[in-house]
Amino acid sequence: MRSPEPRFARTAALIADPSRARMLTLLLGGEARSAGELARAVSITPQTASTHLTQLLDAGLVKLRAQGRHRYFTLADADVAHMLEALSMVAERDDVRSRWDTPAYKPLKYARSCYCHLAGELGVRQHDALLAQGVLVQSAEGSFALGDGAAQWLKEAHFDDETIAALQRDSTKKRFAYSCMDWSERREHMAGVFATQLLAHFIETGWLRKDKAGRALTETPPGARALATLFAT
Amino acid sequence: MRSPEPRFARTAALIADPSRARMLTLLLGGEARSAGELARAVSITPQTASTHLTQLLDAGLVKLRAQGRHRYFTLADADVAHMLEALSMVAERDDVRSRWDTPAYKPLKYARSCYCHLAGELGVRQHDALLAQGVLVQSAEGSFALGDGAAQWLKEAHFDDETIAALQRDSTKKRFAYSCMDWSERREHMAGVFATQLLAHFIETGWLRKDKAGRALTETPPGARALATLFAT
DNA sequence: AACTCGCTTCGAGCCAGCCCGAAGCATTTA
DNA sequence: TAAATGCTTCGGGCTGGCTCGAAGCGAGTT
Repeated sequence: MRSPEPRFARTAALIADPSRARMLTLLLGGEARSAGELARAVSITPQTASTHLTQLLDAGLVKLRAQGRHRYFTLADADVAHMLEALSMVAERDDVRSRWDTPAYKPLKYARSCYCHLAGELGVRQHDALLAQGVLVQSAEGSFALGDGAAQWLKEAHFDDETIAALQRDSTKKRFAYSCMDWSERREHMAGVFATQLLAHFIETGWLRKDKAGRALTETPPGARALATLFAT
Repeated sequence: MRSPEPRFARTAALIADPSRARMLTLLLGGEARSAGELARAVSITPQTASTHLTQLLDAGLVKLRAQGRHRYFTLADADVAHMLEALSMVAERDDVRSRWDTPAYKPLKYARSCYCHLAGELGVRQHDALLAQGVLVQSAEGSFALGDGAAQWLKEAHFDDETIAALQRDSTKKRFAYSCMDWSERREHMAGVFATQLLAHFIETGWLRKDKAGRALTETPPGARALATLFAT
């Protein structure tokens, strides 16, 4: 008769602790952080941070890459990022307008990295442009593959031929590109390995710059020019 | 320097408690439940349930409708439902296959109500069919509006003319229909007021039946026949 | 009015789990 | 080899918050 305890309660408990929540927020930027770095960032001792990180690891919320005597952590995958964004959406919606329009939130609303793809206003514009220009076309099972306009667009985005070819090959794979809800915009933006590659590329070419210690992204002047045409609808 | 405690930590804490989590799971079915009913369902005393429910209410996770000496609770809105599904997605993915193929989960995987629209395998089929048959067409900003095939399809689904006309009018509104990720299928299904109306209609006509005290939906024999053609791709 | 029913508020008990000091292990540097 | 650095494990203190008994309150019932 009595319903069993839902699994997600355990997951929620992991996120509920302020220290762990702050760590996860940092990791939402997409970059790997060492255990000590995380400990310092949230003002707790290394040993406390260590216990937190083992818990997150056991639950599969973060991934670990050991390197020498350092241990680098990242979010496990995009599902975790989406979960955190969904939580934020509910947590901060009381006064969505007032909150998101706060100066401090402005950059986040405009462009941010969600795990490792582009979100925010710019993310929505990217999503719409990719579809409008035929770079991506809906494939049968709800995800997207590269379309006729892809090669041309990627060339304009300064991708080299080799990378373009590689992308074309991967284009049919399962999680290549799919759209998901953007919580600040209440619109869809693009996720998947393709979106991840795009963001990495935009940062590499210096068109977007990562806010240190934050998730916010800013356009550089050349980036603003380049993206204006690339994201045209 | 020290980052502030993320808002979502507080929200996660609300979900982290087993009793509250069980209540929320019950409410995920979409139906209103009284305070006492919820207390009994999760095996706690009414006074404990009361404190939990005030907390959920204050945080805006549930809505309240007082009626006589009863107090009926429902989930606040679809955002809350999506948050819970996103949490479940992460919480249960370790062994998605083995878990979902358990006899107990089978019905849930096939069809369930997510807040108040259709999810699960049947939800995905509905999503695909609505698009394939031109009942819905993607509108500019990532949501969907009724298309050319709509009137015909709705008539076949035994909607009366008045309701069809009303739907046509609402079709342009913001949250009329949009797709969102189904966590058991990892595919998209349809949400929004249109999807909500569809599910309500299917239950009303006796094509789908709600599992009592659960979120699972089962097809009645006439329902199976009707939906087979309606959801054909 | 008196009684029942559904729910809430108050007070106190209790426990899970966060936290840090101390100690230990592995890797890198001197 | 010895010392420093990054991280983990162990042990014990402490507290937030879940829980229930008792009592109270308003709405319906007799």
